[in-house]
Formats: sequence, structure tokens, C-alpha cells
Amino acid sequence: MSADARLTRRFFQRDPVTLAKALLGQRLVRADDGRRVAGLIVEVEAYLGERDAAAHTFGGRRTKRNQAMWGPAGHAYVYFTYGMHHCVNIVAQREDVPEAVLIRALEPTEGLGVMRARRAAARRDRDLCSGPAKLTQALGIDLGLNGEDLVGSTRLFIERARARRVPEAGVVASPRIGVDYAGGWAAEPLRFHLRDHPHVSRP
DNA sequence: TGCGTGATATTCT
DNA sequence: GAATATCACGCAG
Repeated sequence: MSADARLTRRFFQRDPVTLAKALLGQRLVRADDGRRVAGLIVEVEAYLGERDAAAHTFGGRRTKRNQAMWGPAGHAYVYFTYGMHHCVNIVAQREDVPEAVLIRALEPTEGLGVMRARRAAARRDRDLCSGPAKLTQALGIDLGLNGEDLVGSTRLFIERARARRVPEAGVVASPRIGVDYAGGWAAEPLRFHLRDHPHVSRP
């Protein structure tokens, strides 16, 4: 895959709902020692920043942990949660507008041997990346990649794997997972996944 | 279905 | 400073 397949800054400088849908079908690549481990994005969630009670930046919270969300578009926001899991988000919009897209599931396409080695618990290949913490484990993404600029990085980036957006009919919108604490925001249809895709975290 | 696990944000002294 | 409540989850069972 040539380098010019990589998504550019402009691609990320959009509202997180538009960006979330545009990311479906694109390829998330982790390059490590020249070895590629990658998958197609099949499930995402949009986090709408200061006004979104489910977002880490709700109400304008600005902390050391979430500072990547406040930075420019196209950077990674990686955080650690539940005492054992990492999750990766793609920062949207522009500097000082702390909105992002959480990557929830991938269809593994490259480096499956590495993924299987890292995820001994996965009994089938569809268990390798079908969840936000599973895919970070499979791709070797941790806090060392927090704030990474996906536009210029040699370690983590996104390649264009489809020229056009997935048709609306091929995308299912539903409430986000695990945000019941967020009041009315918990019900907003801000999770998007490819319809009938076997690698989503849940149907 | 219920835990484990530990960083972080928040709320105290 | 220190205590504590919370948490964008995964796995065993």
C-alpha cells in the first residue's frame, strides 16, 4: 500500500458524527519494526465534546489525561480504563474543540499472526478486534501512542481503503455502549457500525 | 451473570 | 496531600 493512501489532516477536521461515518471502512494501521498490523474500521462512536455528558471533556473538563482531545484533529487520544484496558479515539474538529471518535471494532486484515499471539484469549479471529479494548491489545496500542499525530506518524495511522462513504443504508446508528450515566445523552444514536458485519462488538 | 483491576477525577482534610 | 468513587470493558462461568 503506497504512502499516499494515508488520510490527510483535512479528513479529520470535521464534526465527530460526520467523521465517525467517514471512518467506517477505512484501514487503521499499526506499524511496529516495519511490521504492519491492521484492520478495517467497522464500528465507531462519536463523542461531542463539552456539551456531551458521555465525553471525557464534558463541561469543558481539561485534564492531563484528556489533553489530546483538546489538540488538533488527526491525533490519537489513548486512555486507560477499568484498571486493565486501553481505548483509542481519533481527535476531530480543530484545536480547543475537544471532540473525538472512539474506534470500537475492526475487521482484521494484516498481521493476524501477531494479533493472535497478543490475544491468546481470542478463540476465533472474530474475537481479535471486536471491542475497543480488544483492538488496542491486538494492535499493541497503549499510552505510548497517546497524542500521536496520525497524519505524520510512522507508528500509527489510517489509510483510505474505500473512496466513497458507506451508503446510509449500510450503516446502523444506535446508542453508545456503556454510557448509561450520561442522562439523555446515553440514548443519542451516536454509535455507528456496518450493517450485519460479523466483526462488530455486538449487533 | 458477576467480578478484576488501577489510573483518574473529585472531594475531603 | 490523602481518601474514595467511578469507569468509552473483557472474561470466566
